[in-house]
Amino acid sequence: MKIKVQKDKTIRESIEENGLKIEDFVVACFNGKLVDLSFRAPNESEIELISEDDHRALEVLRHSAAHLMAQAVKRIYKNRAKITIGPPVDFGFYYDIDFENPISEEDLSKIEEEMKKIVHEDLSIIREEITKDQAIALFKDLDENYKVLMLQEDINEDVVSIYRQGEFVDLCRGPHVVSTGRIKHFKLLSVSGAYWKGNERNKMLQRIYGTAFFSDEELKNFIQRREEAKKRDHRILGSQLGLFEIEPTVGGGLVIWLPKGERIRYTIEEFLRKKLEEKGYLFVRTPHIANADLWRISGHLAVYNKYMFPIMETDEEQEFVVKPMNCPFHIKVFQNAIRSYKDLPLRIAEYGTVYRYEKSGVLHGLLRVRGFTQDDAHIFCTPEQVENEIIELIDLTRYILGKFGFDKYRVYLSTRPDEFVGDIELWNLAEKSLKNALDKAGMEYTINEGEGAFYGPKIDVEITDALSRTWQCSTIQLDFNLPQRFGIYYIGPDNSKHVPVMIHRAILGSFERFFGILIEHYGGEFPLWLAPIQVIVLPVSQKFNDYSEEVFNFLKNRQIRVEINRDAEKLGYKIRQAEIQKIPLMLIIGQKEKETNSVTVRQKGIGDIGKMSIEEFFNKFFS
RNA sequence: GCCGGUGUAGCUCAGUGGCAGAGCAGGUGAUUUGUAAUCACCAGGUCAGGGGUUCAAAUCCCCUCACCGGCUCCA
Repeated sequence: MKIKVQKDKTIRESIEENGLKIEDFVVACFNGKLVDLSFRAPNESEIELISEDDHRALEVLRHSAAHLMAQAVKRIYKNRAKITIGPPVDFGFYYDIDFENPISEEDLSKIEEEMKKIVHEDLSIIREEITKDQAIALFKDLDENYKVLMLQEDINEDVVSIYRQGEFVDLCRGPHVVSTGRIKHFKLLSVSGAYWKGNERNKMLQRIYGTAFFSDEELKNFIQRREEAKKRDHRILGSQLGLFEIEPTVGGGLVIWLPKGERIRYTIEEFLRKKLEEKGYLFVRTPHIANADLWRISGHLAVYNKYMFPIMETDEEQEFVVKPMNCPFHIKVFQNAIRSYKDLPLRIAEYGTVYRYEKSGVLHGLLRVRGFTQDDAHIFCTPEQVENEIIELIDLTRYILGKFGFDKYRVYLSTRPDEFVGDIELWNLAEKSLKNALDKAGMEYTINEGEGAFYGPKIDVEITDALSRTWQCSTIQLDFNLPQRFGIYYIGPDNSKHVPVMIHRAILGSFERFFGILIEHYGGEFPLWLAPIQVIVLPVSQKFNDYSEEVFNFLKNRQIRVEINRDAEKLGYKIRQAEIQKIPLMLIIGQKEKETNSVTVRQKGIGDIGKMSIEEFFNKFFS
C-alpha cells in the first residue's frame, strides 16, 4: 500500500497520521530502495509500505534476526567474539563470528535463550549516519577489528550507517524492523566454518545459521520441511533400500552400485540410449586410462591438474593418467577418418566413467564423488550448425528430464570471460547462436556475463525437485580450444580444411549425481518403470506357494521385475516388508484367488484395489 | 584442504573409569496365517585404527582415518 509523506516527516509519523498501525508494517520502499519506518522524507513523496506478506519484509526480518543473534553472542562472549558480517540467505540468515574459543552446536540453545531475552526487552532499532572516520573510531573503540577492516578496505562512501539496539551497535546498510520485539519466531540451526571474506587463504571464522519467520506456523512448517528433506536424504534411503554404498575400505567418493541401484541405473541408461540413437548419436567406448601425452596435448595436465589423480609411471618409463574427462578420446574418434562437411554434425556419445581428485571435505553422498559416469557426448559441427544443434539439444533435454517429472528449469548462459582462446568473431557468432537457440526454444534464461569457460560459452540448466530445491545437471559447453589443440579438421565444400566447433554436453550430468537427486525427488518411491522390484507376490500362507509360483512365472516371463515372498509369515508382516521396500505393486494370493484363478492387487500408498485375472493385471499396469 | 561435531553388532541406538547391552535385521524351530510387526531359542563385537594416562579405558589425553554440518570448489 502507498501513502503520501510530507517533507521532513518520518514514515512512522505519516502512518499514524493516516490512522494506520505501525505494527502492520515492517519497512517501506522509497524511490525503489528499502528504508526503515523511521526514515525521514527529504521532500513530499509517495512511499510504499511493506507488510509481512511481502518477501522483502521477510528478508529484513531475517537480517534483523542476524543482528539480534550477534547481540546475544556479544552479551555472552563479550570481546571473546568479534562480529564480521551477517546477511539474510534464502532460508534464513547467518552471522560469521570470530570466536576466541570455538563454540559448538550445544552452545546454540544458550544463545537462543539470550535472544529471547532481548526480544522481550523490545529494544528500539535505531539508524544513525556517521562519517567513515567516526565509524572507524567507534568500532576501534568497541574492539571490533573486522568492522574496522571492512570500513578501511571495502567501503568507499564517506558517510556510513550504523544500527543501535540497546548496548549493541553494528555497521549496516539496513533497513531493519523497528524493534527487537518484532522478531518473535526464530531458531538457530547449525554452526559451521566459513572463511573471512570467503577466501580459503583467510582465517576460518565460525558461521551460525538460523532462520526467522513472522509466524510460529511458518517456522514450524519450515522445521517440518527440513525434517522431510532429511528423511528423503539419498544417503539414508540408499542404504535402507539397498541401492548403493560408499564404503571406507573402498574409498571416499567411490560408489558401489548395489543390485537394486544398478537395476534402476540400467533402466535409465537404456531409456536414454534408445532416445539418443534415435537422435543420431553414435555410441562409443573408450579406455579409463591413457598415455599422459594425450593429456599434455589436450592441456588438461596444465590446466586441470589439481583435479586429476597423480600420473602413474610404469617400469618401461611410460606415463599413464586416469581420465578426468572423455573429450580427448572423442576427438580421437573424430580423427579416426577424414571427415567431410557431409559427416557433420557428428554426434559421439559415451557413458564415460571419469575420475577426479576432489578434496576429501567436499565429498557428499552421490552428489559429489571421485568416480562417476557422465552421459557424455561431443558434437562436432560447423559454426553455422551450432544454433540448430542447440535447439535440438534443448528439446531433447526437456524431453528426457520431463520423463522424470522435472519440468521447471532455470537456464543460465555464460559468456566470454576476460581471458579466452579462439577468435573473437567466432565467440560473437557462437554467443549469438546460443541466444537465438534459447529464444527459439522459448526458454527463459539469465545471462552470466563473463562467466564462460576460457575455451567457450556455455548453457547450464538447473532443475527444481519435488521439494523445490534446485540442482544443476545438464550442461552444454562450446569448445574452440580442443579442436585447435588437436588440429582436427573437416573438408568443406570448397575442398579445403576447416576447424569444427566442438560441443560438450551432458543431459543427466552424471548417473551418480542424477541418481542422488532422483532418490530425493521421489523420496525413494520410484515410479513403476524405474522401480527395482515392480511387483511382489505375497502368498497368504505357504499352502498357496504353488499357485503363487505360477503367477510369479507368468510375470517373470514377460520381463516384469517380480519377486515372491515364500516365508512362513502372516500376510500383514509380508505387506509391511513390501511397503518398507517401497515396492509399487503387491499381489495377494490365497484360497479365493487360487479358486478363481486370479490375483488381489494392493497398490503401495493406496491399498487394496481389488481382484482381477493375472492377464487383466498385466494389461492394466504394463501394456 | 579448512572449522566444528560424530564414530559401540548388518541397521538404529543405550552404556561417561570397574563383567560389552537393547530393538530391528540374520539363523533355527514352532505356527500356516487375508491387507503395515506371531512366539521361542541361537548367533553376531579389534567399542574406527594407533599411541598414552591408570591397578583398571568403549569411557580421560594425543595422533591418524572415515563420516556428518558448513566454507571453498564442482557433473
